Amino acid sequence: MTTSTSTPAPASILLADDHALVRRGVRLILDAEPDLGVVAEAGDGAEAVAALRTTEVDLVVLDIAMPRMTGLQAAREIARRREPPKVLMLSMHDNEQYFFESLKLGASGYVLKSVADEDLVAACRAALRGEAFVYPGVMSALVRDYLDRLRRGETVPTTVLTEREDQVLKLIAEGATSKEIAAALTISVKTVEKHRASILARLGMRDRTQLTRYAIRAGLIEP
Amino acid sequence: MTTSTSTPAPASILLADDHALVRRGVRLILDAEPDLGVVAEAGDGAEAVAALRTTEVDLVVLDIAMPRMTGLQAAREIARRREPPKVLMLSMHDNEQYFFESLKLGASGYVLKSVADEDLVAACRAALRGEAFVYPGVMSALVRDYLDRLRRGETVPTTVLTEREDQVLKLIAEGATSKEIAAALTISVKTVEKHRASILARLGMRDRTQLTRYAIRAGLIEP
DNA sequence: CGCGGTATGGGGTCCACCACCCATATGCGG
DNA sequence: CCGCATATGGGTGGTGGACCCCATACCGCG
Repeated sequence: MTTSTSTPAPASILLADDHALVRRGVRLILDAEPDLGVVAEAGDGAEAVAALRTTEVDLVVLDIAMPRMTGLQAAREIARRREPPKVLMLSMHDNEQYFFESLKLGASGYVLKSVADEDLVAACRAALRGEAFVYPGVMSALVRDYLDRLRRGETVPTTVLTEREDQVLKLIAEGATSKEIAAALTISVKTVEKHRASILARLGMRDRTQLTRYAIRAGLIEP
Repeated sequence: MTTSTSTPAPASILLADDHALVRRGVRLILDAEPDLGVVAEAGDGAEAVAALRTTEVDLVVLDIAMPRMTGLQAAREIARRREPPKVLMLSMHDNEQYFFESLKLGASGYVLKSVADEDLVAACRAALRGEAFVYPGVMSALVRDYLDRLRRGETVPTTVLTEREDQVLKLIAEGATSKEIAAALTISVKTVEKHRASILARLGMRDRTQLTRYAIRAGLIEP
């Protein structure tokens, strides 16, 4: 039942955002394009990763700030797969640090939620073609430099925090005590305290309240 | 050019959200309903208030977290008008404090961005009819009590915090220790601790990290 | 005038936080 | 292979946070 004009199958998209309303809106925008189609949704990073085990998609659109598992953590997981789909990060903030993190984790694009819908569509298409799409608003000199280095194959330092430290930081900022964090990650309280000390030292901060503000600024958690 | 079946003019809606993508999605959802129509958009609270000076609308849908002027501040301004439109708050968080603030400021409804689109439509219609719509997820015993009191015309204290407590909260959230706060306000450390305890009790929170997040949400400090 | 709320200050207790010290295992790159 | 970073776990001790007790003083309201 194909029409005479050849219509290739639209690119399949997994959409992950913790707000159903946002998912609905983005889906309406993407489904309106003939070459794009949302085939699955996820409410957090863990759901997104789980969905990929049963559903093959061409592109994953990931919100960064999500409960349980952030978009960054999900991107890390997704990049470990044999044939990873393209990944487009969707962020509330034009925070340079998480932009770098996203690129390092293999994301193909990074767009802000403040963009117009045509830009989102363009970003999806660019990501599907394998091009790096960056919303102009975040294209600073730093970013250009970073992309140049990537092209030359140089290793880029911007590690900031390790994966484990990110997890601990998120829980600290959400108000969890060391004991609760230890239980959540099934490690000892001492190890949690060690991670916290490392984070504090690396970020040059003194206590949890500053870490909380940092995590919010970085978009790691919701205010 | 009216059709034979009488179609009353759809309710006019002003939509305020700082993310163009979210505005687009919500507009698609609302415009799909024959009795609802978005006639204006705003990217922050100040724009929303300004738009109301030139455009009469039946309902204003306000995101709470917006730059320059938050949805709460905008709701306060809107309520001061002679014939204020209905106001529906759109929030990322099921935070009771926000919810109470919204009701106190005259908002007719409060829905979370995690709701489905049908719920958003239902909330808009309820607000237009003058009914209080509350997304079930935030309907706690506290909320019921509050609404009951409002119905009886009782004055509700909800000032939340005293002036002194606000000062202390601000300093706590900025990362100051009790000793530093005591020095800044020229009072004793014990008094600072007493204030902190009062704030924690009144907001139902446990520690400083939660206070930090609250202060950021309330716009008391910058992230 | 008493009563409640606010602001002030002090006492003590318990525990979490934070800063040092230490160790072992793993994996990666020069 | 050797060092370095990461992740794990432990010990020790100081400080501050969180939660009790107590009191005094002021101010406004019924």
